[in-house]
Amino acid sequence: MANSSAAAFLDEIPNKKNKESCIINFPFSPALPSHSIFDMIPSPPSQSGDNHHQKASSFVYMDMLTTQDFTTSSTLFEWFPTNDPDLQLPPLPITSPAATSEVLNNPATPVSLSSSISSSSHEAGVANKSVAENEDELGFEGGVEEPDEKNGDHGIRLVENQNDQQDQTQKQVKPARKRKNTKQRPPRITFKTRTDVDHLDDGYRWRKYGQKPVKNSPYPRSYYRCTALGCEVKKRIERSSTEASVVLTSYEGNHTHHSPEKMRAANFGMMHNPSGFQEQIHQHHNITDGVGDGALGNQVAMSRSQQYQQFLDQNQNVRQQQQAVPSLLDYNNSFNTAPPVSVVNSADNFMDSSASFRRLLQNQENYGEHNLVRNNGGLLQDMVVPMEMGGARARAG
DNA sequence: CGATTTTGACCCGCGC
DNA sequence: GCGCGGGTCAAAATCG
Repeated sequence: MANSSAAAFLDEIPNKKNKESCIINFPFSPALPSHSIFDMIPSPPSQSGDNHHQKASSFVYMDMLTTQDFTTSSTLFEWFPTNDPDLQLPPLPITSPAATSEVLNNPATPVSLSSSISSSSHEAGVANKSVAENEDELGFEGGVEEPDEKNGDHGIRLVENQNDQQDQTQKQVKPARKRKNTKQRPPRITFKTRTDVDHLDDGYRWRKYGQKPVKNSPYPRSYYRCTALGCEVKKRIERSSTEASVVLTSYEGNHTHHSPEKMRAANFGMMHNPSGFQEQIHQHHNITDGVGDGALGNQVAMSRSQQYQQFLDQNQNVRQQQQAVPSLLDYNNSFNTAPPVSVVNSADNFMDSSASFRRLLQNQENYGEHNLVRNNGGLLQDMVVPMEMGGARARAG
């Protein structure tokens, strides 16, 4: 079953909607307490006339499988990359449907977990299958932004509907609903986590605003919105139908504020005391460090505080040369991705740090070769980032 | 009592 | 045009 699952997955992506995607290993290290996963979420594509050609939207799928230890405590804070500054950026995948399948199949594309994808570890097979299965449900059409807002539809179309269904009793009572322009969706990033906890703590506060049954799944999908004033980030959570322990968390948009968690940490002065921060994290969440798996090598062997410090240094560096250095945006563009405009959540913005991100990508490459699906102790060490790019919804209604 | 969750209804895009 | 499914709204219920 595992094999067939993996195969199915491979077939799914390229065939399903002919979308372009690629998988990049994305090792996250717990060493970066100052970042929520949002720091990695590309900003919504520019609303300006530019997106003509970017029909679509970038979509990044991140796969994070944690170990069982993670089941009792969940905070996405703990999943951040170990950086290896010595590594080089891997060659960019080519954006074509053909390339897509190739990437997926290509063992050279380092996927730990998803080396799976090609080599068929049982676990990964299952995981990837769930990915494939959820591809539609998760809205893998990605950003979905349709650049040309045809009729200037700004969400005030509801009135006409009142005529259509007046039969229904209560309905008339309700005032016309305000509807957003659904055509403009920010890119969505999905994390896959193995945990018993549905709603992972990512440092932000969320309010649930909806729940829907998922087709072919006993588990419902929940919709959350960031509670911060003016922040329109949304989050979607669902459990894999094939593997109950796998939770798919999708994020959409960028926070217009800092994570409360972050601020809290800052208040405690932990931002300047990374080791202290880590201690707290570990106390709080009882996370198994998971270090000690020889395969992980130096990166994991490096202490958290070292990693953190390293990251700070890198980031500082990067900011200074930011304009001169091709950023992730460029990287994304090479995938035909809608370029993020700005990353709001960028006090210590990870996305701003092109160098860091590159290393991160590189690390993933490295890890993949060692098949570091996860370490024995408990902490996720890798992450698959199939980037779904290019024409998401290339249809014209 | 305010904040959050629940839940049924509704809107909308898309495929047939 | 119709039906389906995803996403959202908003009143009611629940929680702290």
